[in-house]
Amino acid sequence: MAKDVTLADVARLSGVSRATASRALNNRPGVKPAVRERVLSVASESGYRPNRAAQNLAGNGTSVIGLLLGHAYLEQLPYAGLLVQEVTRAADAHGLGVLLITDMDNPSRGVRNLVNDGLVNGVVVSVTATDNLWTDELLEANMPAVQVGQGRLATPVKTVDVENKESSAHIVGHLLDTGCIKLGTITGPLDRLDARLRHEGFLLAHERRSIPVDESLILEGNNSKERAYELAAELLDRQPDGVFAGNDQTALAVCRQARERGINIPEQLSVAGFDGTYIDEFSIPRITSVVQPFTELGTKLVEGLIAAMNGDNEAGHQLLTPSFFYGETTRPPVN
Amino acid sequence: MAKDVTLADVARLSGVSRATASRALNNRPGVKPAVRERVLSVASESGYRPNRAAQNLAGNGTSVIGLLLGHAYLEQLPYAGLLVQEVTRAADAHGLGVLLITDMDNPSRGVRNLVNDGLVNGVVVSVTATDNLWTDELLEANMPAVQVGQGRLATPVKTVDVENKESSAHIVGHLLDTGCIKLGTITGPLDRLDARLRHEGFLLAHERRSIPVDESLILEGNNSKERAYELAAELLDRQPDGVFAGNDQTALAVCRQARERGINIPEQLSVAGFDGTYIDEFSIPRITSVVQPFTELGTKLVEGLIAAMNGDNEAGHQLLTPSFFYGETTRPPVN
DNA sequence: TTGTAAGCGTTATCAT
DNA sequence: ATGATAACGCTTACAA
Repeated sequence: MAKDVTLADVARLSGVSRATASRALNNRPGVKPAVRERVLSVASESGYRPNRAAQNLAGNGTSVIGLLLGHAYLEQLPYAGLLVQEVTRAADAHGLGVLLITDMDNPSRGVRNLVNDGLVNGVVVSVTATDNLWTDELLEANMPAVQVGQGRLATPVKTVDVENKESSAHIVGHLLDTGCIKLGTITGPLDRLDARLRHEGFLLAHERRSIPVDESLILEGNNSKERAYELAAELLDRQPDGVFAGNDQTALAVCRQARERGINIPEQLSVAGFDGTYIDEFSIPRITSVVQPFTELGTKLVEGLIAAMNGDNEAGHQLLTPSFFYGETTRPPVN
Repeated sequence: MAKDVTLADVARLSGVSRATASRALNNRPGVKPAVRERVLSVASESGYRPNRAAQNLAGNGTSVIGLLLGHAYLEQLPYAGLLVQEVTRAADAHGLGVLLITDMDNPSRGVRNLVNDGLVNGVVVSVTATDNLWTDELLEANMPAVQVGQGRLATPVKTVDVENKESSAHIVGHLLDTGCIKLGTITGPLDRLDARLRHEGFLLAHERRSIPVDESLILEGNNSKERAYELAAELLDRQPDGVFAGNDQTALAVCRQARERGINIPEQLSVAGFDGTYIDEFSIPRITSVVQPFTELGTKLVEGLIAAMNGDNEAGHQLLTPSFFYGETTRPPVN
C-alpha cells in the first residue's frame, strides 16, 4: 500500500520542517500548540509510523527490548512460555517490541551482538540453572538489564522475583498440617539464591512446628526434569509421606515416579511444588503449588527495565507476592 | 567495554575505505583476496559487529524476522513454546534475530507497525483458530511471509505444515486396531484446512476397515482447552470406547473428563491426539499422538521465509512427515 | 580493485 | 518557536 510515510512527508504536508515535526511528534517543548496539533493530525491521517531503525540510529535508543532466555530455558515449559507471554504483553503496553534471544551457548558473543547490533537497548534476563555469566557481560557492556529471579547472593543488577522463603514455608506448612510427618524435598541448585530461599522455607516450616527434619530426605537437584526424575527415584526409596519440590517440573517428576511405583497421590504421598504451572482445569494432576504472579512479574520486569534504560541504575531487588493453589497432590486440610 | 567498533574503525585499521570494508565483510565480489582477508581478521579481532539498525536503514533489509503469534496462542502451551523455540533456533542459525509479536487484537495496526517500523522484513505467521486476517494484511503490505499450518483452503502464501490426513488415518487406525469399535472425535475448527484434513483422516481410517462411523460421536471443537473440556463431557456421555482428538490439548481435556468420571484409560477408553506435545518421560499421561517434527518445522519455516525475502513469491505448501508416539492412553497392539 | 559520495529516516545542535 | 544542518553506521551507485 501507500509507500511508507516518512517524517519528511509529514513535515511537508504540515508545512513545517522535519525538526519541528519531530519535536511535535515526540512531545518535546518548544512547539506552538496549533502547529503541534496540525502535525499530529497529519501524521495520524497519513498513517505515519516512525522508522525505529532510524530512530535508533539517530541515537535515541530503540523501542525494542531483548528477552534473554537460557538455551535450555524454552524447553522448560510452561514456565518459560508464561514468562515470554507476560513480558511481551507488558512491553507491548509500553510500545516496546520484544526480541527473543535464546542463544546462550556463548554468552560473550551473544551479548556483544545485542549491544552492538543496536537493535536493543535493554534486556530482560532470566536466571538459568547453570549460571549467570550473562549478567556480568551485560553490566560490563553497560547494557540496562533486569533479571528474572535471583541468582547469586548479591547480584549487582535489578531483579524481580517472587517471594520465596515465606511462600515455601507456607506451602510446606500445608503439607505438614495435612498429615505429613516425614517430608522429603528435592531442591533447586543451592548456589542460586531463589532455590536456597525455597529450601530455607522448607526448613522454617518444620522449625515453626518443632518437627524435626530428616536430612537424608533432602536432595539437591538442578531444576531439570531429567535430574528430578532420577532424584525422585532415590527419594521415594526412602519412603517419605510427602515431598516439597523446588519447582513444578520437579514435582511432576515425583508424581511420575510415584505413579510408576504404584504409590497413590495424595493418599500415600503428598506433593507440592513451586511456580503454579500445573494448576489449570486440565492439568493432570493439578499440582499443589506456590503460584507465581506471572502477569505482575512481566509488568514489573518491563517497568524496571524502562527505569534502567532511563538511567536508574539502582540494583533493587523486588519481591512479588505469590498466591497458593491447593490441588490434587495434597490432602484437604484437617479441621 | 571498548566503545562500539564501527565499520569505519575496521576500515581505518585495515587501511581501506569503508566501501571496501563493507564489500569484504558482506562477501561481495570485487575485493582482492588479500585485502578481504585482512579486513575480515581485523573485524574479528576488534570484535566488530555490524549495527543492524544502520544496515537496515541503508536499505539492505533487516536481519530480524517477526514471529507472529495469536493473542491466545502463547497460552496454548506447549505447542507455541516449541514453535517459538525452533523458529528462534533456525533463525539464529541464519544469523537472524526473532522479534516476537503477539498483539493480534488489531491486525491492521500490528502489521502496519511491523512493516513501517522497519525492524523486520519477513514474518512467520501462525494460523490461529480464529482467523487469518493477518495473512491478507501482510500480503497487501507486500511483506514476505510464511505461515505455520494451513488455514483457509487456498492460502495465497507459503505454508509449512505437517501432513495431516494420512497421519491422522494412521493414528486412528491404531485405535481401531487395538480394539476400539466405537470411536468418537473432537475435531478442530473445520473451516481450517488442517483441522479438516485431520478429520478426513479419521473418516479414512474407518473407511479402509469398513467400519461405520457413528455421526453422533463427531463433535466440532475450536482447539481451545475450555471448549474441548465441555465437548468431552458431551462426548463421554455417549460412551465411546476411544477418542481421536484434533490436538493434544483436546486429548488432555478428554483424559481429564474421563478421570473425573472414573473411566480408566486405556482400559475403558483409548485416547489419541495430534501434535506430540505430551510424550516426554514426565507427562501424565503420555498421550498417544501424531508427533510434529518441530525442529524441521522451524527450519523449513525459516528457509521458506528467507526465500520469500529474496523474492521467491511462490505460494508453495510444504508438508512435513510426522512420527508417531504410542503412549499410555491407548492399548498395546494386538498381535 | 578500490575510493568518493550520496543517501536511508530520525534526532540533536545550533542558529535565527 | 522554528529551521538548517550535522550526525548516527551502513550500503551502493558511480568514478577512478
